[in-house]
Amino acid sequence: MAEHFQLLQTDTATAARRGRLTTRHGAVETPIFMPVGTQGTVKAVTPVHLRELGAQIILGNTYHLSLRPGSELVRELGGLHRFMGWDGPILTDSGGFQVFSLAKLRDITDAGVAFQSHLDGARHFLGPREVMKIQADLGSDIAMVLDECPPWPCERDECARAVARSERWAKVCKAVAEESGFLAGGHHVFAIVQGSTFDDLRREAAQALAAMDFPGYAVGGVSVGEPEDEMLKQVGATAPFLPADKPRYTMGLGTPPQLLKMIALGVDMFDCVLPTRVARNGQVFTPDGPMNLRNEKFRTDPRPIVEGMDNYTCRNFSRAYLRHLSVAGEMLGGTLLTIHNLHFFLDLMAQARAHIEAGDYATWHRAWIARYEAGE
RNA sequence: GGUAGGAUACUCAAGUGGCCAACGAGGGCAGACUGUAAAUCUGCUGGCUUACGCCUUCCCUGGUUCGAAUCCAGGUCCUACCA
Repeated sequence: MAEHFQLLQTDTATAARRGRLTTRHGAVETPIFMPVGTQGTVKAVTPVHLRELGAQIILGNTYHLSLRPGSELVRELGGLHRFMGWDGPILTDSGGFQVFSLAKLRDITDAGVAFQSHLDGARHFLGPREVMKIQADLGSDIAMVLDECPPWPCERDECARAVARSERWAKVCKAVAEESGFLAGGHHVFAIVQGSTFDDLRREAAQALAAMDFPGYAVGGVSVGEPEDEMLKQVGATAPFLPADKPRYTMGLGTPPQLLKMIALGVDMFDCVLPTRVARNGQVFTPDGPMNLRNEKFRTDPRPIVEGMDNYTCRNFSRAYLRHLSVAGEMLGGTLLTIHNLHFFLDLMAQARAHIEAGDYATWHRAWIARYEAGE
């Protein structure tokens, strides 16, 4: 078993796992949800909030931070942890997905991706070496390899090319991380499995990357517009071929029921902008489904978002007040709703961990999803 | 008292003979958001309707016209200036 990842328990009725991932900035209990902090901040909340919420690890982004303020500046100021005042683990995305989502601006070759900045149109280049250098500058605890994320839907030929290119890039990223001492210094590098809807391509990619012995593995190419069934099918077609003794991470997902379903498929780590983004737009999560706090029906509602939920927002504020803040466009609304939503996701993971330990994850997660989907 | 200007939907505000149930903005209501170019975006917002459509509207009354928010007459109210 890998030194940095302990499998504490494996569920018998599902493929769910209870694990512990060790990083340079502390241990992460899995399954875990990672709040997204693209530009060196989890939008609307402070590191103090994140600590109180029990956030164990957050994301940063190579693409955004390299364009602004620049990874060398971050390095000069002590690395991303010091720069943003967060001393817990940070996983950095490589920019592969951003390049995909900025499709009109890119030019992909085997060497890397030439693209124009969305900020000022300036031309930039990101290849596997550049991506690893930037993530080293940032001081990332978990760096992601550069990958090519094909769109959905995608032709098989195009997908196969992206898979092959992603494998070549992964190999270079790994080599750079070894040569530079990045891995030896306790930083991790995770590979990313592509393959879109083609199960055999995903299996082959997973096996090829597994042979390269990365510290962790991600399922990429999901949450790119495909329906939920397709997304779960792809995760299910990938996870079994990833090394059992390494952490598994599905990138960019998902909703609360999706998270529980993917845990059952054997996934350990998740990240998603959903809870933070929708919070700023007035939506909050509850055990009985999501609700839009801006709706008129909450205008005089004196209750907290979720009765008895132990976070700053639910302990102190009524739905009526939170609705007022959100409708009025007050910044505090985004902050308080973000606190609640992140707590909701992090607490859900804590419950999942407890139920995997208790051995009743299968029945518990089905009941949880049934209630959530039934609504109020 | 005189002169000039003005009264349009919840608010502000376009429209000066038919393409007007009436531009636009705000407000209101609802929806979307999944490795964050998002404190963003979309739809609806006179009534009945899924909609075609029908009905009632642009201060009031009357008139001109095939046709009026738009033209004419009178009235009511508001604003500015002069007495």
